[in-house]
Amino acid sequence: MTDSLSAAPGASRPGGKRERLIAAAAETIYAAGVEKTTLADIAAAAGIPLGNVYYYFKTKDALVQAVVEAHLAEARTMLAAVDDAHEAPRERLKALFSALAQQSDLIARYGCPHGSLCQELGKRADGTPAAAELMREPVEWAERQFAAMGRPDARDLAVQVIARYQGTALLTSAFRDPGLMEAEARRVAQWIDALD
Amino acid sequence: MTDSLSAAPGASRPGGKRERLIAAAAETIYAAGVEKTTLADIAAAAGIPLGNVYYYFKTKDALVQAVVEAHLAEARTMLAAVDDAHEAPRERLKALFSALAQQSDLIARYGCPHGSLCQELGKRADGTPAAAELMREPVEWAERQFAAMGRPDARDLAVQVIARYQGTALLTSAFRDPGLMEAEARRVAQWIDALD
DNA sequence: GTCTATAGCCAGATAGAC
DNA sequence: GTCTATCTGGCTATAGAC
Repeated sequence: MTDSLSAAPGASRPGGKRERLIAAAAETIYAAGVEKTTLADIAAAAGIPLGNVYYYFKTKDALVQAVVEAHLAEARTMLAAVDDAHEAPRERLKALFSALAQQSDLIARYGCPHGSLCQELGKRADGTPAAAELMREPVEWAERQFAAMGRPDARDLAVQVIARYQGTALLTSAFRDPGLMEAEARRVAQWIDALD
Repeated sequence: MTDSLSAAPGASRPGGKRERLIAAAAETIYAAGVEKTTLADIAAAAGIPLGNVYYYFKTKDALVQAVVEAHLAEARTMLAAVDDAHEAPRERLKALFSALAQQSDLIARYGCPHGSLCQELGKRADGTPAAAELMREPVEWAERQFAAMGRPDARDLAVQVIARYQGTALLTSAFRDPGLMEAEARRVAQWIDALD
């Protein structure tokens, strides 16, 4: 039995072992991919014995799911921060791309973490709907910005801008060249300013 | 010993077992990913006993490498066919995108096979240089077309056009919506016509 | 809640008969 | 060249002491 201050396995206290496991899993999976990452790798990165992982997650898939949800939560936080920092949708869109481009060195090594997860989990038979959310939510956020700019084709523009980022991330990673992402961020900023 | 008409393991005769293995591996890996695909899966898909695979490929990695090279060879054939079919670089670029968009249903299910391979193999420590070629060669081909159009920024435009395709392929797959790729092909055609 | 030990399975790879 | 049988190691997952 656990007292009322202890976290149940499903709960998430910052700094708790569950949180540490998810963070270690996110990093390891980002660097090596879902299938190549073993629970032993994750446990070692988190400084937790292998057997203890199963107290927090019944299966590897459950941990992967938690990683996807952690990425989603982080993405929402970032989009909300951009919303708070800027009023004008144009500035918001540029701020998002600027923030993403600041990760260009990491992207050059491992690609976009959300794109990697979508690619790998998208091949599963079940579809793993949570991974698709990693794309859907940014697209819908961008759609709201373009709509606020009065664009009737807001949805198409939103898909285009996220696709540009994802495609550039893939080439940035394939060529190990962070400059590609930085150049694209500048072009997207110009493109957004030129709209209308 | 083998007589002079039999293929050595390294050679590639169309319809030979080595070719069948590579084709089966390419399909299975496209659908399930490199790490999740087992040699038993590939052998079964090719109708070849598992143990016999090792006569043609010393390791799984060697077979994966052969799959990447088969994709590269196919890509070169396709680009050469586009070169033959059209003289004008503008028409060539549109023809390439049109051909890619015709795969939209497959892409909606499994993404772009080249993009998938780059993403997965790009995480390896060695870099797996052959996978990056799957991006480099189309970019260089597109660069030649833009240069032939007299564009001084041919390289940037080439990176952009391939990135647009790859990013759209990712979203097409995440949303399981072939329409995204078809819409993008139309936009790229307009964009190319509007250049200069 | 935590950790050690290990079960059970399945993958890549090999041996060797044919 | 082909194929069956099998080795070996590593992975997910569990059992059970503490």
